[in-house]
Amino acid sequence: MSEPAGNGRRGSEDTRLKLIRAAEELFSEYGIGAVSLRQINRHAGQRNATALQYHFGTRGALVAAILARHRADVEPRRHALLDRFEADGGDLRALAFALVVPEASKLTDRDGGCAYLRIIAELVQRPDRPLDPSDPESPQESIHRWRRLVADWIPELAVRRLHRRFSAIRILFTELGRRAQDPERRDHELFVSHLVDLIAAILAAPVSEETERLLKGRRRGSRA
Amino acid sequence: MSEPAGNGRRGSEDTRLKLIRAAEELFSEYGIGAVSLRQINRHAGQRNATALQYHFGTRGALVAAILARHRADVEPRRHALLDRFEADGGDLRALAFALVVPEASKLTDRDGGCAYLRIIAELVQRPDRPLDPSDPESPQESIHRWRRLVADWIPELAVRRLHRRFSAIRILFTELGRRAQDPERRDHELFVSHLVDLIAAILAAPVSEETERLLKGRRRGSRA
DNA sequence: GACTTAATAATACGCCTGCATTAGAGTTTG
DNA sequence: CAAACTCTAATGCAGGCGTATTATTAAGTC
Repeated sequence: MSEPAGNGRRGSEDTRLKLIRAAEELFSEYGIGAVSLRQINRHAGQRNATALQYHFGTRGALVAAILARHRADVEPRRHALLDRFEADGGDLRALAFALVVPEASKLTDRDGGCAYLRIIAELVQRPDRPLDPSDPESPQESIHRWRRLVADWIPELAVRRLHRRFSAIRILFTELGRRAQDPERRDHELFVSHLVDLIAAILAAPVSEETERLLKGRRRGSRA
Repeated sequence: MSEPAGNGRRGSEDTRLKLIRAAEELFSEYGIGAVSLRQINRHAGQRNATALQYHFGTRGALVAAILARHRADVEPRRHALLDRFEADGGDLRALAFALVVPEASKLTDRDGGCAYLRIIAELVQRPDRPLDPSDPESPQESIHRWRRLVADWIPELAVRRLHRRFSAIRILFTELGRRAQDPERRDHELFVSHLVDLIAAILAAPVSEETERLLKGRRRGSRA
């Protein structure tokens, strides 16, 4: 955390981190596509205009670096919670807890945690265009493990036809992104606990008669 | 819908609409802040670079025009559903229905409906920066009427302390924005019906013991 | 038909953009 | 020491940006 940060070259890691932090701030505030690379350089205190290009190359790689940095915190936490779940047994709320809490802890992370959450919230809704950050979710990540585990706790049709787990994940990041946007976040524990309640309620949402009818009878398809 | 579109001056309304449609497409695809005004002009077939400025002035005003255009469709539908709800009586699902269906009908609207939904989804999460579209929600809109009505159907604490109605609205637009992004949208009725189920489940989500404890006892606030 | 106004077009300004190229500090390694 | 390497810096380029200014065209009004 002091000056040369260790690895040998002058301030390489240091500069890299400055760039990442600058990008976090600007991306989260203005949107990923609405910030120029030069802006990021400037905001990082880099007098040079090429530093970003040198260290990351493209905007997409920079986004990927931001995500990787924070996921290094989130992943082990979720894996630990899922380990505990598998060992001790638990209910649906315990699973919702394992989904929510590791990401929600980023709300209290002073080092770009909220920026990360807002960036993720944008990516959840726009995973397509100028990014291809190689992928927002690669295999063997904890969230896939969570998806597999939760499949046993909700109706098969809700998994296969209604994609409810994906809704839960999207909603999680949307709500966290919104919360991260709020400058004053009082009642943190209450917020998190309630978010767990919401996610659990979504996963366990009863299928209404009308939905069930539509699921079964494929014949009718008149209008909206 | 033919050429001069009515009002007198040459092709004013016509050009205005072309610009709006072009902006809808580009905003929804790349993000509101990531599209230049010149791009929009070009995409609208305007050889001139000033048309947009002439008709709208700022980017924010353009966004507001897009929203206004589509809300003209949505608002009466929701008001009608709420009228029916108040006249006939109804349950929580009927209220969720009134929230969801008018917006969801934009999914089948060929004239920019999906673009509108994706733009709204962005605004829901980034109502701040370069926009100030005078406001995403002004009084006496149907969504406020909905908020007032639904307050009687969910626990008072869920309204006052947990802001659950706002979560429901955010989640609605997030899920619709995601759906609007999908080029092939099969099972439209099923999707909408399930979304109504989800929103109803969110509104009716039980408050867990832990959340209740946090709601009551304010004394404890150790850590996340 | 002259006058006013609405709408489109054309062009020019200065600034910023991404990107390529080159040079120059400072370390590491042989 | 000197060569190799890593990183930062500086500058230039062609193009895009938002915006201001002005001209042109067409319709409405008296």
